[in-house]
Amino acid sequence: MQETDPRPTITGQHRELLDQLLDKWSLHVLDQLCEHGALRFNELRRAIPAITQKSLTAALRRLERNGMVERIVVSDRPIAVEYRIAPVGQGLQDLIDALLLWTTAHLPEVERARERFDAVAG
Amino acid sequence: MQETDPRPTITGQHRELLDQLLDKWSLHVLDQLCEHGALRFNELRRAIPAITQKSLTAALRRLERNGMVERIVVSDRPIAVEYRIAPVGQGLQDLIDALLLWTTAHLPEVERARERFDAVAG
DNA sequence: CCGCATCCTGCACGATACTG
DNA sequence: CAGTATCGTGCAGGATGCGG
Repeated sequence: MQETDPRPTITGQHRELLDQLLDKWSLHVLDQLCEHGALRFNELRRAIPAITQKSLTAALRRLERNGMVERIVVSDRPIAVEYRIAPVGQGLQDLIDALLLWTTAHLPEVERARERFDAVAG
Repeated sequence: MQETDPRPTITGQHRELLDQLLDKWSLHVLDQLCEHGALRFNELRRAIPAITQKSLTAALRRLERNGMVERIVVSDRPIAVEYRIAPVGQGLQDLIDALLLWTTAHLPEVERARERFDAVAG
C-alpha cells in the first residue's frame, strides 16, 4: 500500500495551468510586480521594454483570470490602473524564483553540454 | 547597501533555457524518465499516448542537448536505445515536482478565480 | 492613460509516409 | 526498433492604428 505520493503525475490540468502561468511574458510580469509591489500599466511596459502592449494586456488578463494578479482601478479621467500580486501569486513567485535560481546556477553546465552536443552533431 | 540578492531578475538567458525545458512535452518526458529510471523510445511513446513520435524525438534531442537527459545505445540490430535522466536533470525534476505540487494544491482556487472572472466578463 | 481591433508572420506541433 | 522527411495548420505574438 502506498502513502501520499510526493510526485503527482502530470495531467492535462497541470499542463493547462502551467502553460498559462509560465508563458513567454507572465514570468516577467510576475517578477516585476513582486519586485515593486504594485505597478501601473505603463510602468510595467517601461519595466519590460521588449513586451508589446498587446502581449502585456494579454498576460495581465490571463494572470488576473487565474487569480494571480489583482487589477485595481485607481481613478478615471485620466484613468489609472494598478496591478498587484494576489496572495496565491506569492506562492507561485517562490517557485519561479527557485526556477530562476536553478537556471542561474546551472547555466554554465548547460552551456558546456550544448557545446559538447553541437560538436558531435555539427 | 544590499547583500546577495535572493531574487535574480529574469534575463533572456533564463527565458531561453526555461523555454526549452518547460515546453509542451519536456515536462512529460522528464516526468516519465524520473518515475521509471530509464525508458526506451517506444516505451516513452506508450507512456505518453498523446505525443507524436516527431515531438518525442524533438523533446528528447532538446533535453539531451541541454544535458538533462542521456541517450544510450544499448544494442544494434535490432537497435535499442535507452533514455535516462542526467544528474543535473534530477535537480530540475525537484523543481518541476514543486510546480506540480503547487498546481495540484491551488487548482481549486484557480478554478474559482476563473469562474468569478468569467462571470463578470461574460 | 489604458487599452481593444486588425492584419500579418513564424514556428510549434500534428499527420503521414518512408528507412537503417 | 528508433528514428528522418515532408507537408499542412493553428495560434502566439509583433506591428500598427483607433477609442474611451
